[in-house]
Amino acid sequence: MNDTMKGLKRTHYCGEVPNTEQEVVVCGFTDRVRDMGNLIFINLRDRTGLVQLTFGDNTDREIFAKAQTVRAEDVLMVKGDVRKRESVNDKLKTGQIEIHVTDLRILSRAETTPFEVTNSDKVNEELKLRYRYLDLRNPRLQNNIITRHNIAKVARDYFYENGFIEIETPMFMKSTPEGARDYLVPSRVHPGKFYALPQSPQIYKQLLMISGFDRYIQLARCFRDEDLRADRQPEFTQIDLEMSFVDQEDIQSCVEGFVSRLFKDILGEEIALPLPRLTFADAMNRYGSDKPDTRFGMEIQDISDWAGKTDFVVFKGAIENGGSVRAIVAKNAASVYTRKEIDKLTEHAKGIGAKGLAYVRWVEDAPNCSFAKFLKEGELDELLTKLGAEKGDVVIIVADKDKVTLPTLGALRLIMGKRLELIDESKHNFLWITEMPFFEYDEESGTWVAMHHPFTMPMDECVAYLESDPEKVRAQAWDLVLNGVELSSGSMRITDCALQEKMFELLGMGKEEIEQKFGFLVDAYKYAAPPHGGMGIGLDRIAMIICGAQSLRDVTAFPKVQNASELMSQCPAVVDDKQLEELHIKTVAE
RNA sequence: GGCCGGGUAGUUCAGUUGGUUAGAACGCCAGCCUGUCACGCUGGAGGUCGUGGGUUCGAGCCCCAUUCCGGUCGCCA
Repeated sequence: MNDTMKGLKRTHYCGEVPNTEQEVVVCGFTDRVRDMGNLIFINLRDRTGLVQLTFGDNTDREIFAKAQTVRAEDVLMVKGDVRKRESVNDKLKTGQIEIHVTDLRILSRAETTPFEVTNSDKVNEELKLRYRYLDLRNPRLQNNIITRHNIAKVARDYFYENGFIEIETPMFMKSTPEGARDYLVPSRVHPGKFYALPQSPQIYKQLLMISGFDRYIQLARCFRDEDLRADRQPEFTQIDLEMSFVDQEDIQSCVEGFVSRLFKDILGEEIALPLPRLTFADAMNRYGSDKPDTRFGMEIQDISDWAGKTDFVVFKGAIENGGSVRAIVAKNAASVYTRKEIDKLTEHAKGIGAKGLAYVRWVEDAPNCSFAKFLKEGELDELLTKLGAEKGDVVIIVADKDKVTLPTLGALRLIMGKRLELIDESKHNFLWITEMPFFEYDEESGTWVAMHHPFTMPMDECVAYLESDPEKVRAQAWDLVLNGVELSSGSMRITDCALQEKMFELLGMGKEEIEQKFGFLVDAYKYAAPPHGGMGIGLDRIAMIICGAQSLRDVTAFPKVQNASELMSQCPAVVDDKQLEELHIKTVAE
C-alpha cells in the first residue's frame, strides 16, 4: 500500500528550499539514491530542481528502513529539518543544504523505467517517444516546455499591451484545397460532407478586420497534412496577428518590437532594431535561399562573364541556355574537402537537381582543377583572382539554369558551413526577406500559382504588368528569418474587389469556382474593408531556437514522428466499423 | 513517393574472414559500506541478434523481401 499525504502540506519546491534552518515539507520524484550503509542520500526532484534528503544516525529506525526501499522515480513526500551540509555541492542550487528527514511518505512506487530518466541523452528517440511522459521528467525537456510557456506569455503580454484583442477562430472550417493538404473531419449529421481543420486562421482573421476589430491576435493551432521535418510538425502553433490601417512597415516594426522584447525577457539579449532587410532576389543571388543563414559568409558569386569566355562546353552551354555559372569559395577547406569529400558533395548536389559540380582544390602550389584541360593559358588564374581564392581554399562551381545553380550552391553552402564550423551557434541573426515573387510557375500543371495566398496584395508598381509579365510581379509579402529558419510570414491583403477578381482570374479560377470556394469572403469585401495585413509567427520554431534545440520535438510536449503518428498513444488508429457507418464513410453488411 | 543512415541484454554499444557457450559499460537484483552527490566494493540475473525467407556443414555477420525509426528531396498557397 502507498502512503498518503495526510497531515502534510508542501511548504517549498525542491529547487527553492532556502538556506535557513527550519522545518520544511517537500515532494517530488526520486532522482537518485546513494545508500552508504548506515547513511542514505536521496536526491529529490521536481520542476524547479533538486534537493538532497539525508537519513543517518538521528533518523528514526523505521523511517531509515523505509528509505532503504526507495528506488529511482518513486514519488515521495517528506518532512524534515533544513541543515547546512558537511560537504557542499557547487553544482546544485540547493547545494549548501540538505534535509534531515523526520517523516517519509512513499506516495507511489515506480517500476524500473525503460531508460534512465535523467541520463537519457543517448537513448534512442523512438523509445523515449513511446514513454514520452517519462522523457518529459527530464529537466532539459521540462525547461524547454517551461520556456515555451514563457514565450507564449511574453507574446500575450506584448500584443495585449499594444491594443491587440485575442479572438478564437473555428477549428472546424471549410476546406480550401489550394496549398497544403487539409485534415478532414466527417460528421454524423452531414453525409458526404467534411469540415477541414485550419491550416491557418487566414480567412477568419481577414474577416475580423472587415468587422472592425482593428487588431487581432491568437495563439492559433494550425494543421497541415504534409510530410514532417525536424522543423515541421503536422500540428503547430502560430502567433497569428492582423492589423488594420497599417502598411508593411507598421506591421514589421510591431513584430520587431515583439522579438526584441522576447529576446530581452527570455534570454537577456539585446536585438538591434530595425532588423536587416534583404529582397527575395538578393537573398537568392547571394545565398541561394529564401531563408538565408547569415551567421557566416561564403556568399555565392556569379562568374558567368568569365565562364562565357572559356571553351568549356558545360559552362558555355549553361549560359547559352539562359542559365548562369556560379561559385562559392570555402576558405582554408582544402584539408577537409578531399577529392572523396567533394565526391560526396557532388552526390548531394545531384540529389537536388544539379547535373554535377566543377571544383578547384588549391592544396599544393598548383591548384587542382577538375576542368583545367578545357581552359586556356591564364584563365584559371583569372578566375581565382576574381573569386578572391587563395592557397588552401576550395572553389565549388555549378553551371545550369538559375533555378538549379542557386538552390544547389545554397544547399552546399549550408552543408559546408556546418562541416567547417563557420557557424557561431551563440548568434541570433534576424533577417526580413521582402519583395517576394507573387506567382510561381507550376511545372506540373503548366499554370501560374500564388506563392503566398491569393489574397496577397501585389506591389503597387507591379500592378501594371500583372497580365503581361506575371513572373516579374512582386508581392507585398515578406518573411522573417532567424538563423536560416523561416519564423514568420506576412503580407498586405487585397481590399479592392476588382483587383481581387483579376488575381483570381490570373490564377485560372473561373467565376463559379471562386463563388464556391471563397464566395463569402469576396462578398464580405463588397461592404468595405480597412487596409489590412498581418503575420503568422511560428511559436514552436521560436521556442526551438531560443532553447537551442535541433528539432521541434524538443519543444513540443507530445510530438508526432515522421509519418505523423504518435508513438505513445499509437494514433492515428483504426476505429470500429460502427463508427465509420455512423459517419457515412463505410456501409457495414448485415 | 525517391534517396541515404540505423535496428544485437532494460539502455548505450562492441562483435575479427561466416566457426565452441554472443561480450562490455550503465541500469536492475542481492550482500557489504557513516558524508555521498555519475558514491565505492563483491556477487548475480538478464538475449527470438527488428521480422520472414534464402545461400551454407554452419549466419549476429552474406543475399532477397518486409517492417519500424531518423535525416533529406518531392511536398509544405
